Amino acid sequence: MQRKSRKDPVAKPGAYHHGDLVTTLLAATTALIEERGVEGLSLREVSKRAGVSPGAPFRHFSTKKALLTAVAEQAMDRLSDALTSAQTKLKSADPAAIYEAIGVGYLDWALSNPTHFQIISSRTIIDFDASSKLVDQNAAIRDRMVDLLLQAQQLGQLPPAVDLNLVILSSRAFTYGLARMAIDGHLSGWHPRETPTKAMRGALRLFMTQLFVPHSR
Amino acid sequence: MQRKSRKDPVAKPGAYHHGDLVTTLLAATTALIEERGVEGLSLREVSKRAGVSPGAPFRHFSTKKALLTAVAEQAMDRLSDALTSAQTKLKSADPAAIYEAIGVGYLDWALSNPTHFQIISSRTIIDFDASSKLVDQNAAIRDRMVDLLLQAQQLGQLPPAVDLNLVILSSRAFTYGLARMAIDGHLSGWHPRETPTKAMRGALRLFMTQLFVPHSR
DNA sequence: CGGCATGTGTAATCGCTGATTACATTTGAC
DNA sequence: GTCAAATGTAATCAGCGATTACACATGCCG
Repeated sequence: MQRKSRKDPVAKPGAYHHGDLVTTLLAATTALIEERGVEGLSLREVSKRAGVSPGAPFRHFSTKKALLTAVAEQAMDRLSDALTSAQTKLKSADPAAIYEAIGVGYLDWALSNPTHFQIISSRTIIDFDASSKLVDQNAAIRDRMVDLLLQAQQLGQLPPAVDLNLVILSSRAFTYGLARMAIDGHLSGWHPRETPTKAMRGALRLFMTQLFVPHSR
Repeated sequence: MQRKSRKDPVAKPGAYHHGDLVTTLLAATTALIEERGVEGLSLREVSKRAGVSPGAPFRHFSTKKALLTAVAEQAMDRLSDALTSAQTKLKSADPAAIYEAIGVGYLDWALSNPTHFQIISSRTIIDFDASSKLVDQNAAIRDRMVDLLLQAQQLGQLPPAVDLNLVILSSRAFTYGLARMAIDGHLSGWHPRETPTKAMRGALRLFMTQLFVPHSR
């Protein structure tokens, strides 16, 4: 019965009951999964941290998966920003260089935001296909990569006979694999005595030099 | 109270109470995760399928994670077998060819046994480091790859200045990335109109030709 | 100003889960 | 044949996601 004091609203004054529960919930969720991982996340803990009852989140997210999908959308935004930032920070119009810079940016972001990376990559803990934002933004990233490859091809930076679809898939598999290895904890076993970032950048560099015009011819 | 008929033991006769609960549990677990995925697996369902009470599994596996780790050990055995089989089936002593064959075998196995692959790759749903079998067998696979690369290097099949540790890491990241993309459902988005197996083999082939001696020099 | 539909949070509850405990039964070694 | 150890059962616990009925605040209508 007994409700908590109505006289001093804890959160933003002059707002709804709570203030802005949606924002608070997303923040609380992000914080909790960064503390204890996605597996151990419970809606009740999120509610407690947000200072509301366990049933409150369901007013805004019909299911736990929906909440996590919303978090994934935020994460995808940040990833997109990180990639464009990596591209613009590199002041160059060389497609191959940009291609690599984006790869490095992708890996850096994944390592800096492991749980977010894990969430947007998963198709079981979120409802990826139900979010047009996630789908579209993912496709947009791919389109950017294809565009860069086309430019590189026109500049003769790629072997002429190469299948662009295979190159795209290879690049994606490579970066995705590196990121997942790091996040899944496989890296130390497969590249001893080297910091993850250095190992990953080295591998990426090797991949790029192998992929793009082999010195001459 | 009332127990089930003792007069006709369902399982193997002339054995313990149940027969061999451990084996039965492992089989039931494998079957259930193949039907409904790892996320939705519950010990109670496993128990029900095995025909025992919900508490019974805890006599043999102190925790759910322990049970799944045991399943992972079985899976790792099968993966190792698949890799050696892929190697022996290819009647060739060419290190580069063997290297690729193992890669193909790895991808084939992952696609044929997605949930098993998922389990042995995870460090959250199983206790990988607690199982010396998993750790050792994983290291053994890596050692085999290193050995092949050393042979290839001696035969001049690799660029002489290349860092072998980076090559190993790259190869692993590449195959792991491909397998995970397929299993995580990313493949269709990154290589439209192509069956997963064909796309993955094509990408792997591209990777190998780029990695090993570029035609000449 | 007063009433009231709507939006928002609470409380209680459901069925399920992993895990623990006390107890019953079977087994095999002595 | 006896008995400690091994194995399975039953009952129970706390915690989970989700649903429902209810309490309250808000802002719009007149």
